[in-house]
Parts: sequence; C-alpha cells; structure tokens
Amino acid sequence: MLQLSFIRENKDATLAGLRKRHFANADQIVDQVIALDQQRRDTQRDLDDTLALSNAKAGQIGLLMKAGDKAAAEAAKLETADLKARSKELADTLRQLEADLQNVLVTIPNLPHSSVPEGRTADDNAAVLEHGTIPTLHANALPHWELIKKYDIVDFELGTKISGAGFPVYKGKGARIQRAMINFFLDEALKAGYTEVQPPILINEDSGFGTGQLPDKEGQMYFATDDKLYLIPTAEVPITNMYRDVILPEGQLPTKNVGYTPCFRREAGSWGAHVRGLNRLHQFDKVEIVRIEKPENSYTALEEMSQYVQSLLQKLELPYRVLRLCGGDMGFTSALTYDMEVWSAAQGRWLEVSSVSNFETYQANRLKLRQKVAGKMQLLHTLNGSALALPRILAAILENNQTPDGIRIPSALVSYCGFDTIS
RNA sequence: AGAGAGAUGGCAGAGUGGUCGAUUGCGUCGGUCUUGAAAACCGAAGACUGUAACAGGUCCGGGGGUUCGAAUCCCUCUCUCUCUGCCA
Repeated sequence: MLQLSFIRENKDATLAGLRKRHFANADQIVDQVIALDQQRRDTQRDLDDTLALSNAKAGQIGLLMKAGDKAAAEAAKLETADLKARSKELADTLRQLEADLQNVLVTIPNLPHSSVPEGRTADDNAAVLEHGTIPTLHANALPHWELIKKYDIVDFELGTKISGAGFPVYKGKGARIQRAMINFFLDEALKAGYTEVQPPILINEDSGFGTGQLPDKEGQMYFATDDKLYLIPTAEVPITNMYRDVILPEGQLPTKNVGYTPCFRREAGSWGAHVRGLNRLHQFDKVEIVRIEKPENSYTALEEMSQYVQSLLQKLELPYRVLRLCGGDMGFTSALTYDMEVWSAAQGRWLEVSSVSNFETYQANRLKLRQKVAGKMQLLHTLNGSALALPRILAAILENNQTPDGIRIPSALVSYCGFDTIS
C-alpha cells in the first residue's frame, strides 16, 4: 500500500509510476484518494474539537461532583447531549471515509523503480543476461511429461485420484530428487548467511493482507472456510508476516530468512496451453528467501539475491536468462522484479523458476514494519525471491540432461540424492 | 472438546467509574561519581493521528454497548494459561 502522505505530496510522480504500469484510470483514482483524504482530515479535525470540548465538560462535571455540587453537575450534564450526538455523527462519517479511502488505496499498485523498462506484456521484459549453453538433444528426446512416465518418477493420474489435476505424486527417485533439491537449496542458503525458518502453511486474513495477497488475489488461494485460513501460495506470506507490527531494533537489520514450504495455487482460469506436466501445478515445493533491509540498502540486497539465485542455477548446470520485468508485467506489490528462467530443452522454451523482487515500503506500510532512526519511525524495505521453485527445475533437469541411457543428475545434487542417473 | 482463570507500555506486574497514557520493579538510554567499569544517585524514554509549529484527538487483546465521564461495568469475538478429555 502506498503511503497517503507520499501520494499527497508527490502526485505527479505517483501518476507517472502508475502510467508506467499501464494502470487504468490512474488520474481519476489518485484524485479520488486526495479528495477523500482531505475530507477525512477535515472530519477528523471536527471530531477532535468536539471530543476536546466533551472531555473538558466531563472533567468539570467530575470536579463538581467531587465538590458535592449536585445541581451544577446535573446542569452541566444537559449541555453535553449536543456534543455527544455530534461526535457520534462525526465518528460515523469518519469511519465511513476511512473505509472508503482504504478501499481505494488497496487497489493502487506499487510504483515501479526508475530502472523498470517501459512495456505492457512479457514480450516487453528486458533481457539482463543469458548464461550457459543451450544443449543439443539426441534424436528421440522427450518432453519431461513423457520422461516422468518412462522412468515412473512422477504420477499425475495417481495424484488426480487422490486430489485432482495438478497434484502429482512423486515416486521413487522422483521423490528422492525432490527431497535432495530441498536440502540442497536450504544448505546453500545457510552458507549464504540466511536463517532457516519453518513457518505455518495456513495463514489468517491479516497475514494475507500484510503481503498484499488480499484483497487482490483471494480467488487464487485455497481457503479453509470453517477456520477462515488460507493455504499459502508462497512462503513469502508467512515469513514476511513474522515481521508484521514489528519495530526492528537497528542491530537486527538486515534480516535474512529462508524457508521451505509447499505452495498452493488454485490457478483459476489459467489452464490451457503451456501448462502440461510440471509447468503449472496446484501444489508444488519451493524454497524462498526473504529479507528485510534498510531503505538505503535494499537495491544492493536485491542484486545480491539475484546473484545468489543465479549461483544456484549455475551449480545445477542449467542454462538460464535473467529478465527485468517491464511496468506492465510486474506483480502488484513490487517495485522491481527480476525473473530467472531456465531453458527447457525438449519444450524449447524458457521456464520461470524464480522471481526476485524489492517491494520497497509497499508491504512494510501494510505490515507496519518499521525501524526507529534518530528518534523517528521509518518504514523498512521487504524483499523476497524463490531459491528455488522445484517443479520446473526438475522439468529442465529431466529434459536437458536426458541421454539414450537415462537422465544424468547434476553433480551438485548427487550427494544429496544418493544416485547419479535415473534410468 | 469441557471447566476455570486471564489478556495493561521492551519484560514483569499494580490499578475495579472522575487530573490514569496509566503506580512500581527490571531492562534500555543520558548524566554525576570513577583511570575505566560496577555499584549508588539524578534524569529521560510508547504508538498512531494531527499542526508550519504548538494545541488537540485516539490507543490498557479486537469489536460493540452503558455513562456527562470507562483500563475499570455489560455483550461479543479472538488468544493465552491451569485442570480434565482426546490425539500425531
């Protein structure tokens, strides 16, 4: 959520940022926010003045009662009726204005960083770099959804019986390589200075709001209605919300957490082409890194995170590219996002395996995550990134490393798996 | 799940209708003293909103109510603790 004071004082910059995102009706909505805010402040002032009078009267009555002057006290009581009615009315108005303002405010996305490229769609994303060589496959190479059947390591039909489409069962070496990747990713993060956490995978409404999934994306999350809990779409939500309503002492910054969780996404409406096999699932595993940084350090931290994710891809010997997302393709809450995509050789396309973002103060403002600098409160910056999401990594390894004799496991994973080939 | 007890400032813990935004202790920060530290003593310190700055307003788990006036009374929700039950 953007800060009201920022919008008020930087209307032009706000509008320019929203335009870069191709956010519809930006002028109208910003004007509405400013108008509502003005009304809110006027009403607040009226209410405050009324309450001040009312408080003064109550104090007088208290003194009169103490002095035993009942008659005067009763007389003073009569004078408060008006104030009471008026303050109730103003309080109602204020509450309504605040709700209206909030409802508009949450529809406004974060403002893009100055380095975010212009553009509307994924085609407009800027390529930052490409690394590794695209493998040449043998004549009878298969896409991963054939390979998993051939070697019987992931079973979609079985998952469909148990749960439904998009809930695969990993079997044998398929399950073991999943566990290997999780351990590998966590160990690497520990070496890079991250602290491992294991958060809940069901979250309440406040947490969903804190990181921006609510009210925007409720349709994308599974919801346990009896208990009003959402299944997490990413560990970003519970890990970042550990810092909701927190004033971090300076000595605790930066915080660097890593967590492994399953992730659940309804993916309502997104089924169709390009979602075969492991490309898009309702349940998948992911290791996530989350950092809280001082504002002046957050972009350095973002670069570090990007380098870190790349180091994982290099250790897995996967060809990848890094994209800087354009204004139109960025997530709602992000100020700058890098996507890492690996080459999926048999599909002949890039697969997004990580998204690393700086949210600046957008989440922190909702979370009320702050530090105190020279006696003043200041919002902190939040960042997160996948490190990494498992299914597409598995898909790329299967496809890129296939030979007529089987699938070669990247050497970094062999000690974790306990085997070097799937055959 | 049942019964009971609770929820107050970083922590502990007073406060049961009227200068209570809140006693006190610990912790924290500053000062005096000291070569330095400890101890002792003195002092400071919450958040939100609002203002050019003051002022003002709000916040004692959340929400609602009673009252001229609520941390304090009532309703409700959530959570915690103890006991019992059940169960990885």
